[in-house]
Formats: sequence, structure tokens, C-alpha cells
Amino acid sequence: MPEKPRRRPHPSRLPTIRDVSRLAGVSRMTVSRVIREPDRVSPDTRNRVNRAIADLGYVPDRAAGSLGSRRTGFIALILPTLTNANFAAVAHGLTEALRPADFDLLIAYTDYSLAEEERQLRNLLARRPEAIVLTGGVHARTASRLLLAAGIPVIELADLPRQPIEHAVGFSNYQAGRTAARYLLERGFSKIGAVASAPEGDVIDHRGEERIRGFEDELRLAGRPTDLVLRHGHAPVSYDHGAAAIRILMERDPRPDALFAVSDLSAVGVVLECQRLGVKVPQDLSIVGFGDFEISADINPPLTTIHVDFRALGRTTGAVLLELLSGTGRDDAPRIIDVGLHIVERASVRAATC
Amino acid sequence: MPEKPRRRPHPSRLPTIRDVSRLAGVSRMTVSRVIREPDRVSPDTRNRVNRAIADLGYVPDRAAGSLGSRRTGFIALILPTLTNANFAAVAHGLTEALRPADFDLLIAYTDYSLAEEERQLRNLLARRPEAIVLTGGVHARTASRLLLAAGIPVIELADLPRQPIEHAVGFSNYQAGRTAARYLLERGFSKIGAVASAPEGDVIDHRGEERIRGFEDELRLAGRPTDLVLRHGHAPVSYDHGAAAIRILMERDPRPDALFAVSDLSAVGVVLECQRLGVKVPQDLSIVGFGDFEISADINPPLTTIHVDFRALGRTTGAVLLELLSGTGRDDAPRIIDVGLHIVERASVRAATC
DNA sequence: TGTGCTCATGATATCGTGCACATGGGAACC
DNA sequence: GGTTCCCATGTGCACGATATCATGAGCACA
Repeated sequence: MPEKPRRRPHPSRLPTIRDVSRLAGVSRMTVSRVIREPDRVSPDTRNRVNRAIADLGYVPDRAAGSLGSRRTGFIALILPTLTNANFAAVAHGLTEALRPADFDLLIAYTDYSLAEEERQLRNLLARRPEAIVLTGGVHARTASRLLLAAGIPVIELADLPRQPIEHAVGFSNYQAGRTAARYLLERGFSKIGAVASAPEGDVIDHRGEERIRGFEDELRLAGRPTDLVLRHGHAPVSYDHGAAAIRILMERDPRPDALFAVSDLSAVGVVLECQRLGVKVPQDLSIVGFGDFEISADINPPLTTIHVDFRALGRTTGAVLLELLSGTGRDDAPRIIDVGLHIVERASVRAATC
Repeated sequence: MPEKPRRRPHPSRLPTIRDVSRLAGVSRMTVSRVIREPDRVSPDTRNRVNRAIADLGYVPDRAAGSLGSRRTGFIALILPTLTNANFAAVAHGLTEALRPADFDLLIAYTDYSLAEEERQLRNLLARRPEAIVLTGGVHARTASRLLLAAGIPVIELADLPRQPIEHAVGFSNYQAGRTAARYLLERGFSKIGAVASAPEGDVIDHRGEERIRGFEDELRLAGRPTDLVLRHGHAPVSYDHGAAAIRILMERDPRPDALFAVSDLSAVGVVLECQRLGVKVPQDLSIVGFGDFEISADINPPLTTIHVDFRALGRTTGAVLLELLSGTGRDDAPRIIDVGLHIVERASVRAATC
């Protein structure tokens, strides 16, 4: 028996599952099955329904579907910015991993502000994501509370915090800084400096700051001074940041003979400014960067830098997510995955003098 | 009188508007009003409800809300890629404009594939966006049909197609190419070349191809040959593309004395490779790019290029969107907005020889 | 005092889909 | 041949919110 008649819907509305069911002469539930578990519908009926779907141009409303199923298919992603190629790569990698499972990414960015992160978080929560991915490290207190109260998996990205909220996929920025310092120390440099951004209000590059902290600690452990570590400008850094910073440092006495830049973007700026100033890299100044951006390999000289595969990081995060979400709900032990990092040696560092 | 009792909800669920209404001793409708039109609720009641909201940590479920209100608050954005700084800037600009009106961006990217664009489109439509923004120009036939059938505003971005689907905010890539050619012709160059990507399957940079088409047309109108226009590699182009392309062109006889690169990324690669090859820019080779990326101003020599303010383009698109969506539904005349472009003269082009 | 208006609030009916359970027919089994 | 089971399909309702209309109190005005 057909379903009881309803008020005629507004004619300009998008077709609904009911329109399809009427056209195909089946119940709504059968249409729903054809879409989600076609094997459980007889081939004959299935064809009829599929034709009706095509004729009407029917596209299921996922908002409506998620109301009942409690599955929105959304994953929330909060990044500092999209204009950084490495963060964009994270988004790409995550999408790659998630797409086959029919998840959509809800992307927000904070411009490195904690207050903005919290605002974005609150906003995203209203869309009922099934998991939240955000850059790891420092969060506003209220934000942490919101994250815990949401009752969904939380993955911190790109840094392994000492106290992760729950899961984390990334690497130790602190160790990255120490690695850079050790690399320069081992090569016998004596006047080692660094360039980073300075905090401005709540706009702080916490991961960059971790790297510089590690860098300074390693210098101190080696009994070296840290007064050539320059914090200048504010996040996000870019070419101009490096250019301005190196101009300042070259006024210092003594001048640095080696430099770690908190980001390749800044490091590239240093290299280009050195070209203009007539400072020879690496003869007069050696440079190590972080991030291994595309441009880093192409400038002259190509940049020695710390490489992290951010796209893979995104993919790994996606894989962890799928595991957590497909799971039976048990086994929610925190995943802490270190994707590691390594130095890519190019020509911006002078060979050891010893 | 209180609402009729319901089955006790699952205890671990997120609080709903009903939980709030019970705690505050009001109806659900009143809670809804406190959130969306607080002025229409008495201060006393409003405070009670707000306290209940805070106590429970209630966050409204927008998916549920949109079912009734037919307003999802989603704007769909389809871009070729996120790893291009100019497209990322579009996303930023659009977000800026849309955030105050409480819209969220649903971002998808196609990797320059038309088939992928259509897939993404179909996927996005299931979220019932209130408008669709996508890069303008060429689309799959099915995609165009889907766009029209969706019954929502469609804005094409970053190119002004000859036949826009509906609205368009951007500039003429064809004119950009002609402008570049005219610029080089006026400066008296005789062996003018260009580098672009070649189509590969359905992976085509249609906007870049428009620029090259304009460039070639202008050369032809001036009676010049176009055999130094090189299509090489496939989209998206980057530094390596330019480096490889210039190596090929420098084998040609005659060699070009001036070059237009379809994108600054490629142009920067050309400049850097010229540094390595010992080709002097601009003395031996002059270069004009497109896009005015951040790196373009910082390399040596800095790049003469065609500038388009993509962030502003995003903001303008957002403003148009708000106008279209706030409107009464009438006045849906197509908006075609040309944001223009201009040449930024730097040092990569030799001064006129005449 | 009666009429009419505004204001604050509530009751009810959806919005479009998925879940849980019901139903009926046919095959399989002893 | 009766019982059991499975398969294909249908029914009813819940999901969490909003739109619409209803209600009653309070007030102004003639």
C-alpha cells in the first residue's frame, strides 16, 4: 500500500528521497538501501530506483541523514594558516586518506591566535564533526575543555606535546631545534645564531618557539652563548622576515658564522638577502632551515634544512582517524606517533673545518 | 504546562536544546530564541536560559537546525589546489568576508582535473550549500548541469569566462597574456618566447592556457612567430617546471631574448636556473611572470610580473555572495565583476633598447 | 468597560533521512 | 507437510532543531 498522501511540496524544492520512492514505486527505505547497501536490494528494484534517482537528479541530503544516523561524515581540521605550503600539504594528505571513507574535511585556520582557535573550535563543534584534528602544543584552557567535552577523538598534529590532549601525530619540534644546533656545532662553527619570530599578543608560533628553545638548550649544553638568537617580527614568518633579520644580525659584533632559521621561508629570505649584501653563503655564513619547502632546493645555494614529510603526516593522521572511528569504541588508547625528521644536506652549510 | 514526557535519552549524548529547556524551565522554542534573536526574550528568562546553556556546555546542532530552516550556512568552494598561495589567499579572503555572516566554507580541490571537479561537486551538493564558488572557465558538461539544477547562486572565480554559468568575479586571463606580450613587444624584444604546461588527460590548467593563448594572439597580431612558446610538463607548474623549460629553450636556435612564464612559480624557476647556467637576467634574457607571489619580489633580480590581488578577489566574491543571499530572491541579475590586473615592473626585464 | 494592540512564550507540525522492527513469501530442512 | 529461516521490502518513529500559529497577560485608548 502506498504511503499516506502528504501536502504537495513546494515545486521548486530539490527532490527528496520521497520523490524518488514515488517515482520508482517503492518505499523510502528501499531507496535509502539502494544508496547505502545496494546488495540488499534485488537487482530489478535497484535498477528501477537508480533510474528514478538519475531522472530526478536526486542527491541525498547528508545533514538530514546524519540526524538519524549520528554520523555526520565531517572531520574538523584547525590549522594556523592555509597559506603555508606545509600546512596545505597536511590538508591534502588528510583528504587523500579520508576521501575513500567518504569523510569531508571542515577546515578552519587561526592566524596563529589562540583566541581565534577557540572561536573556530566552538564554531566547528556546531557541525558535529566525528573527530577533531588541530596543530599540537598550546591551547586556550577553554578550548581544551571544549575538546574533552566533545566526546570525539582529538588528534594533535605536527608537534608531539609533552601532555597530549589525547592522540598525537607529529614530531618533536624541540628535538628539531637541538638537531639543528648539534649539526652546526659538529661542524665547528663558533658564532652560531638563529632567527625566529617574537610573540605578539596571543599570536605565537608555538611550534617554532619549541624549535628555538631546543636550539638554545643545545647551545647552552655545549657551553655556547645564545645572544645571537634573534626573535624579530611576528608569525607567520616569510622571506621578508629572514631578510630583515639577517640585516640586523650582520650589524652585530661578532657577526654570526652560522645560522638556524625557524622556518625555511625565513631561511630563504636570509639567503636572498645575502646575495644582495654580498655575503657569501656558505663561505661567510652557513644556514640551516626547517621545513624543506619546494623553493629551498632551488635557490642558490640550495638550502640545508630539516625535512618533515607533511603530506605523509596528513595521510598518517587520516589512517589513525579511520582506525579510531571504525573501531568498536573500545581500544581508545592514545596513539602517539612520531613521524620523525631528518636533515637534508645541501650546499648552504660550509664543510667541517676540523 | 510542561511538554509531554519522552523516553529518557542516552546518557552520554551531547546536550540538546531539550536538555537546556528542561534545566531552564522553559520551552525549546524559547531556548532557540535566546540563541538566535535574544531581544525577543525577556531579560529574566534570557539569563536563566543562558546560564543553563553554559552549565550544560550546550552547542546547537546546525545540521538539525538547517533541516527546519532550510539554511545550512555552508558555502562550497572548489579550487584546483590548496598548495598554490594565490588560491589559498582566495580562500582566506572569502572566509574573511563570510565569517561575520556566520557562513562556513566547504573547501574541495580538484588537482586541475575536470572529472575530479565533478566528483567533488556532487559530494558538496549533498551538504546543501547555499552557494557554490568555483574557478571559472571550463567545466564538465554534467558538472554544469548539476550547477544549474542546484538552484543556488554559482560564482565563477579568477577567470571571466566568455559564457559564465551565472556570476563571475575575476579577470581576463586572455587579456593578461596579451598584456604581457605587448609589454615585451613595446620594449623591442625580437625573440619572444613563453613557457606553460601541456594538457595531460583531463588535467589542464585552463586559466593558464588562456593566458598563453592571449600571449600568442598578440604575437601573431604583431606579425611575430610563436615557435618559442613552449608547452612542457603538466599542471600545477612550479620552480622545477621553469628550470626544465628554460634548459630546453636555451637549446633552441635562436635563443629567446625575452620570456613570459604562465606562472611566477615557473618564472622564479627560470630565474634561478639562469643563475646556475650563467645566463644574465635581464641582460641576456628578460622575464615576465604572472601572479606576483611573495617570492617573486625577493629573488635576484626581482621579477616583473602581472599582479592580481587574490585575497581581495576572495573578499569581493564574499561580498557579492552576501548580497545575493541576503536578497529577497529577486534581482538575481548576473554579476560580472572584473577586478583587473596590472604589471608590476621590477628588474627582470631589460630597459627598452629603442 | 470593552476593544485592540503588543509582547513574551508555548504547542504543534514539519524538515529529510536512517534505525529498529514488522511482514510476507518462498526455500530449506527434518 | 509443518517448522524454521532468510530475504526483500515496508511501517513508524526518532534525530534536534525551526516555522508558524496560538495564547494569555498587560496596557492604551476612547
